[in-house]
Amino acid sequence: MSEINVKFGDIQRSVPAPATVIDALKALDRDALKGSIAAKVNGQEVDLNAELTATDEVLSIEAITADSRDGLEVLRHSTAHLLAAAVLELFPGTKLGVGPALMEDPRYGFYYDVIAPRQLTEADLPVIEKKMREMAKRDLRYRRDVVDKSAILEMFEGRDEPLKCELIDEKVDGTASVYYIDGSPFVDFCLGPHVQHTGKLKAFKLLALSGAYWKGDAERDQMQRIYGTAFASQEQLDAWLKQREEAEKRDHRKLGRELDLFSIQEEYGQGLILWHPKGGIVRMEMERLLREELERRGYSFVFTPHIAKRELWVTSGHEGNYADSMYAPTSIEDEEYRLKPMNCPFHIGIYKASPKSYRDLPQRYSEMGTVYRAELSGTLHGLMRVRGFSVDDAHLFVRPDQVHAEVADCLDFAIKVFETYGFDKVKFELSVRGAAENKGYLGADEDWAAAEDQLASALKERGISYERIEGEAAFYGPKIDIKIEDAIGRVWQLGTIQLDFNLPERFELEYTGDDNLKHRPFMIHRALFGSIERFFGVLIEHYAGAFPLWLAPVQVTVLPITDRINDYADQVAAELRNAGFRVESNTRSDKIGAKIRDAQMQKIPYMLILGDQELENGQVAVRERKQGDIGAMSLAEFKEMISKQKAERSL
RNA sequence: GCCCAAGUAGCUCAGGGGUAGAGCGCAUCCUUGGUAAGGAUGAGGUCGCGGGUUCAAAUCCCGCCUUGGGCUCCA
Repeated sequence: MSEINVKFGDIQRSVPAPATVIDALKALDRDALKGSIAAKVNGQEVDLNAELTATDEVLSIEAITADSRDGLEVLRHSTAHLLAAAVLELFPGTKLGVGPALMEDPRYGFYYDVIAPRQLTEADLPVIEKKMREMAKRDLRYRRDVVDKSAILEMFEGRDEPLKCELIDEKVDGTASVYYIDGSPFVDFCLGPHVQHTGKLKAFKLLALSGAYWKGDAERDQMQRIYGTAFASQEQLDAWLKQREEAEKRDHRKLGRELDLFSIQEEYGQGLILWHPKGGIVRMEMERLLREELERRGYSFVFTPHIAKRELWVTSGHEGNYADSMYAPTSIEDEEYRLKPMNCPFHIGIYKASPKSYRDLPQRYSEMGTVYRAELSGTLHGLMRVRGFSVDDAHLFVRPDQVHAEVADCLDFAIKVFETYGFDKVKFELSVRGAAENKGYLGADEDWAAAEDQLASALKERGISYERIEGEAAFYGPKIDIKIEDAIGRVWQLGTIQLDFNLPERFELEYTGDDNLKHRPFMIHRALFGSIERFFGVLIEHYAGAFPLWLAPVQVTVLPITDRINDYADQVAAELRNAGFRVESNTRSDKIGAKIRDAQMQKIPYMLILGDQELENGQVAVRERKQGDIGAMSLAEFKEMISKQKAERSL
């Protein structure tokens, strides 16, 4: 066949064989090549210089442009290869792992895992980046080849790349696609596509160096991971860097110090939070909101100790499955005790304290339960990952026919709370048992199926979009997880709603049914904030420290212009305090500009500026932290305005 | 826990083999000024901890601790 039929949108042409994608695109549309870095042929991504194979059918060709998502992925993936090539040039003998583009992670655009002949340090990054730029300028070609499995294995064995060989052995069946960057020592086992040559890569930057385990397995070799990002243009890269800088200003650790909310001090221990008075106020308000909802929804309040006998943790299974995360036992009069990592066994104790009838269910026990977990030091992170924290925990003991309604109410509860805080990017995940391996999962298949069904239908009824995740369920039952992003896009788990078939079994929980027989209740573990520390961290970043009035540690600050006004200022402050507001008055001998600046930096919602005029008219001049001066009004009017905001918890 | 980096005043940071610096904050005094920084003076530091090298270490070397970015793990 000497002709190949191709189409591009509505246009259809024939090009003489042999032809590459470029030839076809040129023939089809003179502009199509502009901005393209790769293409799709019948939906399959290929390089621009890929040969077209002539068939009877018409090949549908689409251009992948640098500014599309697919294009960006090609760009980033190609840049990862350029990175590896530069490392190989600078450090001959470097072994390569994998180097994908990252499209979902807002922090980075790509990485490459390497084992260099010596440990790389951050000081090497600028050197490697410089080499990449040099190589980019030389327009080195990305060249694809297809070879037999034996040939590719031989090639990588020859290069002494055992990890690559392992990967190839697992993934290749028959033939494999390899990529070269001509004029560099780089070869990789890769499907592509890539840009035509390194000159297409213009806007990239290396960002970080870290350790990473081969295949994510802590037992395997530790490699060094070099992170970077790439964009279609320098402007986009600059904008991204600027935005990242802005996001870093919202870091809860930085704001926590500046706003005097909390601290973590070396002398007290890693991952242990000291809540300062201003953080304490926010926490009280968070708990107040919760308590109101808990009461409304028929929960009861319980309180339980921080330690329990070791045998209890054997019964609960924590000694078997969770001991690594628990603090070591401590002995009292020959009896061993352990600090609690979870609250569940205690709530079970309360349930078991007296026999239950089906009429008593559901029982809903809630508690701000403080737990301690011996997390690895490298995982600790401000308020987000700590070793001692309080969970807004609740355990619901329910009959099988009540599961659905209770889960639904938990979801409503969660939605209500998240709406109040103004979170819009909440993610729900339904974690279910993996289809493939049944290992470790407790309970009968029909229980799992029914439970998943209950969770899924509750989500659907609420119109909540969620992601179903296989194999992420707890070993004792499926769950719904609630997740949210921090300022720089890291995702943190907050709430969780989990069904549990296991603990009721282990603790032999029962209730008497209407048939006068013993039945086993289901247990629902649920937390909405997850950890109040983590939730606080997320809140700080969400508001960038500017808490809405109802949460703000200081709601109003009174700023007299001269010392003459100090008495009036104290009087105004006292009146607001009596009305239940958190007020400060700044009677220092600073100029009004300095007092305002201070208040702005403390992100106090309202400033009352008082001078001779206000004293004379019995008014207050109101400045709102975002709008600025909103004019003078009577104190009564101001009080009414903020009372309304407080009552409505407005944002 | 593992890889890389960093720890100097309350905070942000400069300096660097020969007895410690700035700005902000804090204290006192002067100033009483209408919507994001008025002025002066002063108090604050075993330069993370321990060891080594050296006549001399905050500075160089080693170990540890803590923090930061990741990996694994997880609320």
